[in-house]
Amino acid sequence: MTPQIRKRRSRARDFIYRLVKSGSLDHPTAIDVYEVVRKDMPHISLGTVYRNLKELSQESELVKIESSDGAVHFDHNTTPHSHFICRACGKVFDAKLRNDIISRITSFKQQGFLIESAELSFTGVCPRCNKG
Amino acid sequence: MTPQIRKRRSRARDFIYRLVKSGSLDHPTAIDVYEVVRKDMPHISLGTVYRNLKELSQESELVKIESSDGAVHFDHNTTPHSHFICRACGKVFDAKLRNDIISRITSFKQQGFLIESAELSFTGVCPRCNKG
DNA sequence: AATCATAATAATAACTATTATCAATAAGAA
DNA sequence: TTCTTATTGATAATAGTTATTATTATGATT
Repeated sequence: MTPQIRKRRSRARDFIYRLVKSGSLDHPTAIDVYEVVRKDMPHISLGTVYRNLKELSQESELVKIESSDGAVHFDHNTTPHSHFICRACGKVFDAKLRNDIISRITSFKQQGFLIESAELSFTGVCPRCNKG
Repeated sequence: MTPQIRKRRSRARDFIYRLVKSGSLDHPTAIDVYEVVRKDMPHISLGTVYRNLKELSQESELVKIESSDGAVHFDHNTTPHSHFICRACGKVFDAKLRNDIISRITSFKQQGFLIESAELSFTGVCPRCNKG
């Protein structure tokens, strides 16, 4: 018979998935997720959070955001969009991705590049931090 | 009298600056730079390389590239352009930045965001790796 | 040229984010 | 319920980077 290849849905994995997918955490890092998850699952290991976030982004359920603050952030929104990262408060803002970027991607493809992800990030100071 | 605020140009700093600015290293990491510099300055410390690369990018002499391979890369080309990062070989490719992106930046500015840098990166597999 | 103040360095420790290890646990098929 | 093995918790290890500090060297001043 066919071997079992389906991924098991463990309690921890399910919790992490639903938590991040809910969008309540606003571009969280692994630590951010860990801090929230452990309120309901005090026994959970940080490694488990890292592993599941990694796997979920590899399965395209989440998007990895490389920010310049040294930590990886995750985005529940997997539709194409860009980010603005404030270097003062570290907050990640969303911005819509317009069609002109899509045409750029087409150009890359024609040159033989296999594009798997695209990330457009702006860094600077957000309006709130710019006031203070 | 006025205190001395001018940055001293040390031998190491000068060497690192000129090496990276020459463009011969193709988006090097701190380790890449270290390996080359130590051929001429065997006594140089890795920390010195990190510190100078960091300072040079803070002074906008170099551009920091956050790649998904875990290491920070540096670009001697400070003019606006985007990158394609191969997840198979890690190589960073350059691509021109077109005017449509510039208009996006203008839009951000009108909302009160102070943009200091922009990074557009594509990740996937480059033509050479895609063949093998 | 000698002196001086201090920026920059070398060597290394410390730190942070992340991944690997592995025995124990638990998901879910049989 | 039993069984197989994916997943976990706990922890060690790793990688990249930053901090520490005594020492060195830059370059201004004498």
